[in-house]
Amino acid sequence: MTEKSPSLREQQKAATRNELIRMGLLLFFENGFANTTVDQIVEPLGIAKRTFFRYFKAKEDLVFDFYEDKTPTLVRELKNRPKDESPYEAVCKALSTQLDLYDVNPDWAWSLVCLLNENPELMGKGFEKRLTREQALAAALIEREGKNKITPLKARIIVGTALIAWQAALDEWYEGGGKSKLRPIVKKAFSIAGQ
Amino acid sequence: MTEKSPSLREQQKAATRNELIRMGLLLFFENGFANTTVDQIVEPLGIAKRTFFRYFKAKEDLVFDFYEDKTPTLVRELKNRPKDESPYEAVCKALSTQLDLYDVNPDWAWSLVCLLNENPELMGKGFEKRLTREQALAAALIEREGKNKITPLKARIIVGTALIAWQAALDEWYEGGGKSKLRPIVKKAFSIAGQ
DNA sequence: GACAATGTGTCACCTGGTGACATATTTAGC
DNA sequence: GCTAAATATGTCACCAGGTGACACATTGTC
Repeated sequence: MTEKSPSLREQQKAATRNELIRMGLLLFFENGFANTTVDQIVEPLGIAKRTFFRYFKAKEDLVFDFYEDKTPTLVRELKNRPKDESPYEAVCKALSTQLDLYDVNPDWAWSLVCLLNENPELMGKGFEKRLTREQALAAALIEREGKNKITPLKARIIVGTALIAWQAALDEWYEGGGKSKLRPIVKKAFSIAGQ
Repeated sequence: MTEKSPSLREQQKAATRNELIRMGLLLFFENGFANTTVDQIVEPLGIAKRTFFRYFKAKEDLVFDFYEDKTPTLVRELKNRPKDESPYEAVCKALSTQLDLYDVNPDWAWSLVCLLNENPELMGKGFEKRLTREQALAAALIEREGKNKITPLKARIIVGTALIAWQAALDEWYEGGGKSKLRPIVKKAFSIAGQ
């Protein structure tokens, strides 16, 4: 397919963005979210505070960059699911794709989960992002099933249920101190939520 | 039963709290949440900004006072449900109690729903509060069913599913401009979510 | 190489939120 | 009813997140 050649500007912007995220998460993990100021993130990188807020609308958004990033992938995944899967099944299977990311660098994932669970403010923002994902997935589901085969209400509930199961699984994982494997917990949660 | 005689102090505090909430919501409805400063709320009442933040940890909390307020009631309601109802049914029935509030002063309810839907920041905080409610209800459900009859994971998922249905119903209501009746939408949503 | 477009830094400023301390008010003991 | 402890409020100084405006620098285009 058409390989995009990212212009120099794009490359530099992506690099700066990554630097900010790396440094930000590093400091958040080390000192906590509330105890880390934007200035502390920005200063060692030689970047202006103002610039930070051109990349991220809010301090919290830095944490959820990866999350928002993956919603389009998830939507595509859902649309590509075999037609014979039930709506709920398809959504669950699509979501399960994300588990690979947890497998690849589990300690990073764990740190992130801890960060969220220990900072209610972040949780709030996280839910906000989840809402966007929920809506995107619901729209995709409607498209997949056909507009007159599933109501918006039903689509939202199916997607919402799957996401709740996911969330519950993550919490269970967190409660257990991350000792257990996430994948089977998620599987079980999906199964329970599916009745 | 024992009628509590609220001390003078308690009365005054309650009065101040109500004043703040009334004025706050009034201004939020009129000018929007972001466009209303705490000073604007506080000034016409002759109250210091500092005092505002003694009543509410954050500006957003003023909006959710009513919400947090009713969680204990909800928990009690759930515990009092007849034993022959299924867990999910019991949670739904308990939640449905809240519908009376929407019937009593529908325009106030409508304004509030609009406020939430039009301010993502508020949504975020709202989800945060919902999490607390979710946990409280899950705990109550476990207590109701017996600790060895239902796992925490399952309890959370059941409660979460019901709350998702509720949320989806509210959204549907909002999308429809509030023309339709909320109660039947919620009923339908509960039914769909129950499979 | 010149000009437009876009990104970055600097600065001033607003607003949410908090700690510290003084002052006023309620409560409780007598 | 007076006094002393307890608690609520006001004032003030200050921090940190976030934004608008403007100048400067860098990249893209012809």
